[in-house]
Amino acid sequence: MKISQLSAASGVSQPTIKLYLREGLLPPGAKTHANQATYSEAHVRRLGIIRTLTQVGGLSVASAKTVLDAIDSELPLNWTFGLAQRAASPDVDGTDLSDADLARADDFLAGLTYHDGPGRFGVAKALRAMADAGLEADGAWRESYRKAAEIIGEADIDLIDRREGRLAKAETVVIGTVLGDALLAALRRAAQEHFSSQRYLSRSTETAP
Amino acid sequence: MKISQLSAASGVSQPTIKLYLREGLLPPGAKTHANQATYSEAHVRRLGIIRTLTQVGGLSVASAKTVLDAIDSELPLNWTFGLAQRAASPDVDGTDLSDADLARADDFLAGLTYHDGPGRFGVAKALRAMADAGLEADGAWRESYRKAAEIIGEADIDLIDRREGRLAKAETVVIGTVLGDALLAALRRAAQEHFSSQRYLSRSTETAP
DNA sequence: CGATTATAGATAGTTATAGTATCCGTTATG
DNA sequence: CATAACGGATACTATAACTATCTATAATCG
Repeated sequence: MKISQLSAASGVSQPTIKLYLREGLLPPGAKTHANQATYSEAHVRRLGIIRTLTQVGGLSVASAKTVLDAIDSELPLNWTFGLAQRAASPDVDGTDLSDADLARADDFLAGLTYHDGPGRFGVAKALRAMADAGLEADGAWRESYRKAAEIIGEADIDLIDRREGRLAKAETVVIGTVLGDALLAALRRAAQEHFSSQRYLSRSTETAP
Repeated sequence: MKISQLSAASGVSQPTIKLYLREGLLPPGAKTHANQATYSEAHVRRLGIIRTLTQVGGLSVASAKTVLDAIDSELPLNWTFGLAQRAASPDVDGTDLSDADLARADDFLAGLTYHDGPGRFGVAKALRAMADAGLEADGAWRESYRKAAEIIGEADIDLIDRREGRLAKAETVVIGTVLGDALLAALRRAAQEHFSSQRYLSRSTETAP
């Protein structure tokens, strides 16, 4: 398969494929001459994953490279998990978080074990932003969110558990982390629409201007 | 309050404030002369919301303007809801979705009422991306996700219900939509970490390279 | 066989976004 | 009254993700 066929098969433009080759997201084709190479089905599949991560998951090309490298590597699964979480999260450092911010997050997370990382810091940042915006969420709302997160987190781990082999598990971790966020956000919108229309007896998302 | 004080009070640089004024995200100050104006606490608060939407919610300046306009307008609440959902979601059009894609989403959403929009289309896109990536999620996982989404969606509507007045409700819709996504993603990470470490008896997010 | 087309790889250009810097004439302030 | 700050316009910078062009070589087809 030459690059033109790879482009046709994947739906990714030729210059963009060259970009991914340059950046190391896509492994080079098998060289047949100094300036000829052939690509395989694996390249088509890889391009699909790259597009999924960047288009659906919203990852930057650099972030996508990080998690793809993690899949390919022989890193332990928990490292892959951490890398995927970090790549799929915005700035993850906790340097601008006060003790009060962290305490609020830890209170929310009570009952869960956690460590420093995207989870704890992300919760702290989101809660601080809510407080700053004057949206003090009440206990019932918080309890619902924590309950939902527990259901999902356990389901995610179960799904990974059921995969056979490190590569399949690693791919599930990466794809699941990135796409799970997108799916969850979309499901949330649908559920909001459902309960909103159920309660107000009017369509919640009429065509907006 | 002059612009220098507004900058100090909000932590947003003076040129950036001018940018937001130019783009119409921030209303102009009260003019005292042709080239003098004073700003109020409302401007500080507004800047906080702008930064929340752009920094935490990842919205573009243009998208942030859209939802801020929706808060200010007298649009019905369900329109505001739709606008916030659209602004916080990537491309929401369903033009590239096949009937099979939509059928898969509708199957997932069984039991919920929904319409065309970010929810249905987003679910369809995420599920298609998962299928493309070879991640076929089993029924247990799907059931968990739907259950979690129902819990959250209902909690969101409850929270909005408890607010008094259209403005407060509208602000809750917008902030809640944008920050809820971020909070939920972070909670998911924390929960994954919890169940992962519980199950494997090892830390799930050791410091990654 | 030879003309045309395609290829790999390098380099340069494009577009969009978000923010920054510099002017300007005017106004506040010490 | 002198200096600093102001509002507003314009121009600049940085980054990211592509896209286009170029060159020499290789494949392809009549």
